[in-house]
This record gives sequence, structure tokens and C-alpha cells, in this order.
Amino acid sequence: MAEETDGSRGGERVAQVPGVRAAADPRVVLSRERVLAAALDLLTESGLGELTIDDVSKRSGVAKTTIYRHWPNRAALVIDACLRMDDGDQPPPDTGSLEGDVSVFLKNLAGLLATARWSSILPSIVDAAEHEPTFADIHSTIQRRHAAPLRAALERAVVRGEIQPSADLSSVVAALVGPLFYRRWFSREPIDDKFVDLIVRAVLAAVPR
Amino acid sequence: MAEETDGSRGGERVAQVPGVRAAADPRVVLSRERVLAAALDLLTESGLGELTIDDVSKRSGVAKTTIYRHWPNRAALVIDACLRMDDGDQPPPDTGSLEGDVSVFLKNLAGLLATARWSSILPSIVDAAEHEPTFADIHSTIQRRHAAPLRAALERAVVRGEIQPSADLSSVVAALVGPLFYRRWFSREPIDDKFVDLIVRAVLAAVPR
DNA sequence: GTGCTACGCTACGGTAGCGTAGCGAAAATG
DNA sequence: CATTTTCGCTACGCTACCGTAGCGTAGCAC
Repeated sequence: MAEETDGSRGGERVAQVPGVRAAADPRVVLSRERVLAAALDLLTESGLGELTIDDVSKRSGVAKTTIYRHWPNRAALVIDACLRMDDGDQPPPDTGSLEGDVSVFLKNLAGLLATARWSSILPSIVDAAEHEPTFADIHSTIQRRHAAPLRAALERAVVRGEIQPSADLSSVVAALVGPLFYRRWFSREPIDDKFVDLIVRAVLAAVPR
Repeated sequence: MAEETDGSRGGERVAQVPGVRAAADPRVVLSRERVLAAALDLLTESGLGELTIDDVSKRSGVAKTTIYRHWPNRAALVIDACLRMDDGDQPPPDTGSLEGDVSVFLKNLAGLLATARWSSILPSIVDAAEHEPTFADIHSTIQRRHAAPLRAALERAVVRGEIQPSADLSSVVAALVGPLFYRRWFSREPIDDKFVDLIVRAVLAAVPR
């Protein structure tokens, strides 16, 4: 996406090995890294609409012209930064029991909601997704990736017979994660273990088994 | 808030009755109404960051200068529009039973999430609340007002003895409303009655009674 | 070392949006 | 009516931001 008309510039004669995608020049990777890091910082501070290339340039120490050598326009940079925002991901828990997995996942999630950069940026993406189809796609990608470990735990529970195959797992995910999201972004209350326990107990008791 | 230094202009000698707040000139109320209506329309379409005074002027048919005669700046107009956005409110249900009240409330909410202007604008406010304290206040005002009927239903249930007074009602609200919000803005799946029934059943069964 | 490539810098042109000034016309008020 | 108040219109000045051009320099690769 950030590549656009790559062929128009000279740099890709180097990429003779097709799969490697031109890992070449260390200056390039450094510039890209610094720019993306600065962009994520600024996204966290000010939100998606306020992000300007001039600010990214100042913050990163990379010249504005160089930024435009790597991304065709502001939108492409924003998208790239959003897709590289992975600090909302979790390692999949595997405690052996459904209740254990879910409990670990949600308590981890509570921690991320309180601290991770990801939780500051997501509202901007949700808002953008509301009006622009491009961001709707990005949003669903992030969302799927993020809920994957929980989904996997539920699917394992189906295999183990702890949950009936007829259960609607999407509903269960919403019932579990929704309350935490609500507290983080809507009621803006802190999330303690007691709250998480209530949710886990309520939802798992209602799932057909 | 939109009033700022009212005393600097001449119009308030008319407001001799302090409480009435100068209901006077029909031209004024008409202008304000048309501007706010247009602003809410544009908020729905484009989000909070993209709203421009020029656009509001074009859409409403009210001259830009007139808009600035009523609001000191763009921010004041946005805030005024947000506070006047009341189509997310519901009449408080009172079916006599806790389960009935909650079920009615959530099914109404599901409808509003699918159709109301309010549900399109809220993500912008959530995002703004993340970075600007002013909008954090607005957000919590809207949020409280909106959840009030549900809270009232829960409190009635406490009085009737259907719920123990020790129960944490804020948690219950989050557990009930959160899943619907999650579906609307995060997983972006439709909300059907089966889903709502699952949530109601799960949560109410877990509340101490 | 010798090219090649990426980078930084300054300087633009263009646009969009904010908020203001000043005037004449229209409408309300009494 | 006469007066007061509001409105619409045009025309600004100002700032922030986008994205580009051209040049000289520093780092990379062979």
C-alpha cells in the first residue's frame, strides 16, 4: 500500500530475490522505523485527525521530504502506523480449562486497556471506521487479530466438550469483552479483578455445555 | 459556555427577567435551530474533526458571520451540538419485573444503535474525550443521562428485593450494555433479539438476590 | 576509491479553514 | 411609523498543512 508506483523509482533493481522484498539499505529501514515510531507516539497523544506530517518530521528527526519518499501521502503513513500497532496483542493462554483461559485473557486485557498505547489509539480508528471504508477494513483486521486468542480458547473448549458446538462463539466473545471495553471507553471506570470475575462467572454459566 | 462575554454585546438589556434568558427575537431562535440541526447532520456524516463552520453555513443557509454572532468559536458550536444530541435517550421502562425492564431497555438500545444519529456521533466524542478534558466531561454527562433509565430500573429492583443491596449496579450496567456496544462499534455485527436474551439471562442469573 | 542511493535542507505553490470588518437590507419591537 | 436588532454578503488577513522541486552532502556497496 505504501509502495504505490514503485517501479517509477530506481531502488528496486536491488531486490533481485523476489521474496526478500529489498531488505537492503540500513538507512532506509532506520528512517522508516523512526518515522513509524514517532507517528505512533503522536497518534497516542493527539488522535488520528490531528496527526500532521510536519509533526512527525519534527518528532522523528526525519526530514519531511524523506517521509514523502517512503509514503505517497499522509493517509498511507497513518494506515501503515495503525497496522503496525501490535501492543494490544496477547499470547494465547492455555491453562487447560475454559474458565482459566478466559480469566487469564480478560485480566491481561484489563491491564492492556489501562496502559497500552493501543487502547488510546483505538477510539480514533473506531471513529474513522464509522465514516471511511478503508478504516473499516483496518479496524476489523485489528479486531480479529486481537480477539483471536480468546476465540481459540473457546474453540478448544468446544473440542474438549466443555461447550456445546451449537453455541454462538461470537456472542460469547462479545459478552466477555464488551463489558471491559465499556468500562474503558464509555463509563471510564477502572477495571478490577472482582469485575472480571463477575463477567466470567455470568457468561460461562449461561453458555450451553 | 456558548455565551462567553455576553455582556459585551447589547442584546441582554432585554433579558430583564433573569430566569427566562432572553427568549426574545424569533430570528435568533430560528438561526440557532437551523445551525444546530445542520451541525448535527454534518457530525453524523463526517465526524467531529471534519466539521467546519463553512460547511455548517452552507448546509444551514445561515451566513457564517451570523454563526459567529451566536457562538464565539468553532469549539463552542461543536460542544453545543453534542449536548443537544438527545436521540439516544429512552423513556424509562417500567414493566413491573426486573427482567422485563432490562429486556425492554436493551432491545430499545439495540434499535437505537442501529439507526440513531447518536450512535454515529458517539465514537467521535469518545475519541475526543481521550485527549481533551472538556470532551471527557461532555462524554460522561451524555453517558450518565443515557444509562439513567437502566440504572433506575435496577434500583427499583433493589427496593423490591429482587436484587441484594450489596450488588454493584455499575458493574451490572457495564455487563448488560457493554456487549451491545461492542457489537455496534468493535465487532460490527448486527444485534438480534437472541443475542440480547443471552446477555439478559447470563447477567441477571449472576446478580446476587 | 568510485559510483549509486538516500538523506537533509530550504524554499515553494496551493488550499482550507478560522475568525473579523464593514455595509446595506430586512425584520421585529413598541 | 421610527428605532433597534439581526441578518446576509463580500472581502479580507492569518495560519496550518499538504505535497513538490532542486541542490548539496553523507553513507552504503562493490
